[in-house]
Amino acid sequence: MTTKDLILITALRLFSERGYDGVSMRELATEVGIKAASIYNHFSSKEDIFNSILVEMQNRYEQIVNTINVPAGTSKEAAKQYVGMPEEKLQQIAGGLFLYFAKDEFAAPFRKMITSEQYRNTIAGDVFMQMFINGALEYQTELFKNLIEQGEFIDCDPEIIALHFYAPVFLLLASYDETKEQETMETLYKHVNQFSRLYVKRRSE
Amino acid sequence: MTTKDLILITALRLFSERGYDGVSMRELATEVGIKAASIYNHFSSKEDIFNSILVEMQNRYEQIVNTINVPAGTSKEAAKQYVGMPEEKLQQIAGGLFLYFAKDEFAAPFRKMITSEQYRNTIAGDVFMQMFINGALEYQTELFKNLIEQGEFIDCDPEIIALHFYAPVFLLLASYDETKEQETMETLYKHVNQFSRLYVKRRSE
DNA sequence: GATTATAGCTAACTATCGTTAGTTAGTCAA
DNA sequence: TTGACTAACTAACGATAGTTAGCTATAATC
Repeated sequence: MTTKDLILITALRLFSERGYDGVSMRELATEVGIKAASIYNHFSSKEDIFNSILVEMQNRYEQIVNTINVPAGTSKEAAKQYVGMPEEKLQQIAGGLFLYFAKDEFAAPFRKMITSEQYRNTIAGDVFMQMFINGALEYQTELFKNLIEQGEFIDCDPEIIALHFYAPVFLLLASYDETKEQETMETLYKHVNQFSRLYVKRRSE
Repeated sequence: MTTKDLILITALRLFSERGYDGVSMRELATEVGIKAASIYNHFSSKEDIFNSILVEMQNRYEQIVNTINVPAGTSKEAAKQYVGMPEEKLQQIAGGLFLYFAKDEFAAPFRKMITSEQYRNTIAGDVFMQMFINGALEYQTELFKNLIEQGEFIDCDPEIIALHFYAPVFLLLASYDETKEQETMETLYKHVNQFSRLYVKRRSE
């Protein structure tokens, strides 16, 4: 790993633990194993480090979204692939998204950092909203809309369905603690199970 | 309002906007209309201000919980009072809780501040969890448990019901923006409406 | 009227902040 | 071998942090 990458990921970890203002260039440098002034060989300023973290996360996020929601093509075509197996697929979406933001070495501290900085920094606020609220809700609204049209889901406001599916994931993420991983995952799966029992049309058997 | 109270509420507002570390005693003093050194006539340190905010919120929170969830007595007795009018009452709980933490002059900035500081400050983290996650979930779990026993709600895991009821409120709070109040309130009520459609047993009419 | 307490002030302390200048050792290409 | 580049370093800059000491004016108390 290059020194630049090491600075970036160390800064992310420290920012997530103590906040942007709570981490000095000297602390960061010490943690990396160099002197504060040397950081400026890699980044032009402290803010530059922060912005680079944002850019790095944006790139990784695009990758993971494509990885988790494998079904390619338009959302209509994507929805077809869920027909007949909504619960497993929903489990996969919820679990994948959750584990990524709860445990990934980059995404987990990023979520904490951006949560902490959302009110202090306009860009952080926008990223928080887009990544953890609107982005997730919009995608899932579209998904459920198609599942309703295809008769897989009972007919009601897809925005509310998306809210009912995603909000518990969001809350469990916000309250996630490594020491209670198993318990949290069980709750998550119970939620998805209950969710599909409520919203997925019973199959004629 | 005494100077001490003014310092407290001004500090809360500034902390919620720029974070604890992002607000200097001089800025706070200027905003209050005095000099930084004068603050020490009222508080022993910056941290003392922070802790005083926590104590003040704890007091106000107890009051509001009692105000919103009016039914007194044990939770079993409380649940009886919901019989036959679950949707209106749920609407009241969700709406009351939501509006309080979204718009109250103390609770709204407090929620932002504590959200920002939760990972940096152990006490703030505990307060966040207790006030916005566990406290709400535990109370509602108990409530729904009783509503199930009394045959008002369909029979399933009360913890999951509580999660399904509260998580959307939590998410809407986290994404609350004054400029979209009406839209958010509509979504909130749609959620409650849909929630009771799914969980409240149909009354024989 | 004298005394005490309250609550503001100025000035200054030490510590630390982000950042810059200038230096040095190592690497690699011409 | 030289020269350019990289990435570390030491030292220091001005600004600002939280806080303290000591002063003053007003209000309350004896």
